[in-house]
Amino acid sequence: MAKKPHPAPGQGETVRREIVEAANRLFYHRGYNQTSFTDIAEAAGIPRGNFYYYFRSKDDILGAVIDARIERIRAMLAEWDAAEPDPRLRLKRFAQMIRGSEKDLLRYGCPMGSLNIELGKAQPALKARAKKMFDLFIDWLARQLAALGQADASRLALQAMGRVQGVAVMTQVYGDREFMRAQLAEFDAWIESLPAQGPAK
Amino acid sequence: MAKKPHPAPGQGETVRREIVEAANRLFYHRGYNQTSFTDIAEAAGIPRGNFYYYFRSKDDILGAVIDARIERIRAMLAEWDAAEPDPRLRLKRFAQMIRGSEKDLLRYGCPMGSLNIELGKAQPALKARAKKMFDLFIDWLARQLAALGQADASRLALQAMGRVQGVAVMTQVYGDREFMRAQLAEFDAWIESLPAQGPAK
DNA sequence: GTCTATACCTTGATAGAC
DNA sequence: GTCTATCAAGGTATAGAC
Repeated sequence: MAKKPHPAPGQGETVRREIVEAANRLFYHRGYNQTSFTDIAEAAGIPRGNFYYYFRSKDDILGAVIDARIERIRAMLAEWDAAEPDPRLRLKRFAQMIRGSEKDLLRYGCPMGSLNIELGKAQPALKARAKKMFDLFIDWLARQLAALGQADASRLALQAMGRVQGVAVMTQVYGDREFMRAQLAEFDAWIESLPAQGPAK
Repeated sequence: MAKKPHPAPGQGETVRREIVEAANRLFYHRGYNQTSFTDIAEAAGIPRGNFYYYFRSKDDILGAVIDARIERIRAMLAEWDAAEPDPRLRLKRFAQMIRGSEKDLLRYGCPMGSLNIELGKAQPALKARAKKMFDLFIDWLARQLAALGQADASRLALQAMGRVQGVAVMTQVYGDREFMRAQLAEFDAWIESLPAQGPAK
């Protein structure tokens, strides 16, 4: 349920959400440090000074944005888990989700990767919060790989995420959608190549 | 030899180089947009206003930084080519160079990747210049792979660079040097796995 | 050629009227 | 609860004294 914001939940709750939503988009499209309060205010349709009723600082907004992203990721992973019992097919959904973001990836890169890279350079406190988005995926990937009987599932999960991140970087740098598609096809092939031997069951 | 700066080459040339060197470090360590003129002036040991004698704008400094990096990359690749005729061993030097940057990669990520990602979001003109650093490596990688008889050398070069970029991202996000070393070992293994069949010779 | 002083704008943040 | 007016600080860039 996340930490409670200082405005009492009730009236301003929808305004707060709109601010977070606008900030979320802008942080992704321009980067955190390159997004100003003015930008967010315009996008959210509220006056500039009105911010500090909902958030006490810019970092605070980023925190809310990260929390919102985390909630969304959590919900998505839970949905995959609920809808699909086969870990291999779950992994394929992961690849499919990336395909669905093709357009954004070409323009803005990976929202998790680019944010972590930006914050990792000189804002370690914020970067630590942003890392949690990765943790969710890594843990989930490791669970699926473990369910497929992979021994070093955690390391393999890191490796798989690294592969995806590499594709995201090259995709943004070269704007090459064909490359991206080919790489994701190889990723699918890798998933299929994993031996099917669940441990318990 | 790059474009001539407006100060006549001669006296201020070493000052100019010092500015570029300081900016180069700072752009890498903090990011381009997060680096101010004040930062650069302090690092270079010159007064703030003195900049505009050497550069007409901040973008102009970035241009000079990119040019300097390109020159350095070019020299490095030429050195590898001169010192080592075997394309396979050249590729190993590439991997070795990355190992040598371990400490910086953990803290700041890849200097080319992070800069391209930052500029790619909303500064397309600058990003286009930064991309040229990648072009050098991609072309060089493609040449080595072609020399090894690889059919789709260009695509394979992109893939190899993507792999490295993915490792760089995950390395910075998780600060895991063991992961990085293991991934580079796999990269070495991949190089060795390439069949040895030069076309001409 | 080198440096000081400063203009002008935008930033994140606050105070207080409504 | 909502918004206007404004702040101090820091940003890039310029003018002009030495």
